[in-house]
Amino acid sequence: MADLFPDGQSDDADQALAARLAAAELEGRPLRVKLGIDPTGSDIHLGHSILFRKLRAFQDAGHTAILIIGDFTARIGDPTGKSATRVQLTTEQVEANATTYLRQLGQGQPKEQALLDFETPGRLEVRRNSEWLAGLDLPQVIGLLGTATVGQMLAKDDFSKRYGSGTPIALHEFLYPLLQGYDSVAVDADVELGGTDQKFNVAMGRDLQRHFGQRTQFGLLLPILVGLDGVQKMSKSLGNTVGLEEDPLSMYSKLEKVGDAAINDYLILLTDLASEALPDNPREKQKAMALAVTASRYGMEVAQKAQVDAATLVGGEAAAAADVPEASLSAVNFPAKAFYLFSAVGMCASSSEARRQIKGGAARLEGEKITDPNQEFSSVSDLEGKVLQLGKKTFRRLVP
RNA sequence: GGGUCGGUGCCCGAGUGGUUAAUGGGGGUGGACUGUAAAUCCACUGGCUCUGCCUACGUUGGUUCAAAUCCAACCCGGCCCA
Repeated sequence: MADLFPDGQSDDADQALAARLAAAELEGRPLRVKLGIDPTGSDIHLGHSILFRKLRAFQDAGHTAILIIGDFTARIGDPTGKSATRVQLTTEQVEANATTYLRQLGQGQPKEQALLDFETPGRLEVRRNSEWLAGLDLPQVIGLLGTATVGQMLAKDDFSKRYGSGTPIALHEFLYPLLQGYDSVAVDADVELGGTDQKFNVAMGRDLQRHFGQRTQFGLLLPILVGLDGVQKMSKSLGNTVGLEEDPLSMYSKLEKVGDAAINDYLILLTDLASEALPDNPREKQKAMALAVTASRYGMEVAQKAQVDAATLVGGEAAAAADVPEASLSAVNFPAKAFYLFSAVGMCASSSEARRQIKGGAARLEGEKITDPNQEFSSVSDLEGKVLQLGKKTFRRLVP
């Protein structure tokens, strides 16, 4: 049971859950563990995976995971942590995102490889909350709204900040916590998993369950993973994520440079390694962490290869070592000046940017620095098969 | 609906008639350096096959030799009042 908890959970939380487990055992049934995800993006990243790892632990302990696809609530958007009203998504976008999520969670894969156990009967229910939310009529909605006050809503940090700073809050956003809470009623949840930032919403679930005469769920709040910047929460919109679907090399290289201060969090939240077992040298520790996390997704063998590749890449031998992506010259009109070439081949966003890069000394052809943006190439045969380089990381082999 | 303040480049945010894509910060990219694609320092950061030419300060018109800056209408938002 202890393994259901990350470090840092207090004892009484432990006991409350223990009591819940005992009660369920007495009734001879598994716990219903709710985890809601809003299919608002298309990629699951490591920050999410903490929750899924925990949910999986419950599954493996014999309980039932209730994965709620917030197909209805996604159309409102969770105001949590948002400084602005979220754009509402269409049904089609939401459905497409949901499909991608399920695939990334391992639908259709054997449970040994998947993040969640989709195989064992009784261990997983996938529900869409439109199932019960889309059918609510106005009297029911008014009933829900009646269970909370404006004061309570404004006490929520995100709302109060926005209100205080004069950022608009649309009325329907107040509905979000209520609807998410109602999900708990609809699926009769014993436990709800969420990040610590979900405290308000999870608590709302408890209030509503009480309102509807159910026993209240236990909220298991897990720490939020800091992003690659080591400061803010890992979140797609901040661009500090590591995606679950990223290739091993990119995953490893990103993790390898996580700030020293965040390494222990990553180890505790994403791996089963004990931090004492690791080298003291921070650089070595980073590498060990990156290796372990990559391995937990792709297996040790692949992770080790990524580690080696990453080292080679940084060594600057990329052009020779790894496979250089190709770039077609078909869109280039000859004669072509150097700056135009970089933009036409797609290595620079614009020809003006290409000029700047060349002036900044970033451009090379076959390892030789290009200094004049106006240097001219008269035909395809001048460039065919050669490697064009921008900075240390971007290489393209030119093909006709 | 009334009053009032505001809408500036990827983001935040200066600028309130007159060189110049428009101060500063963040982010991003590049360079140097290094235990790392870290930290630090430096440079660049609208577009265009570019010694010049275009397009930009909510939208559309107007005043002016000249507007992000003045005027009008409209759209969007904050606050106060109803």
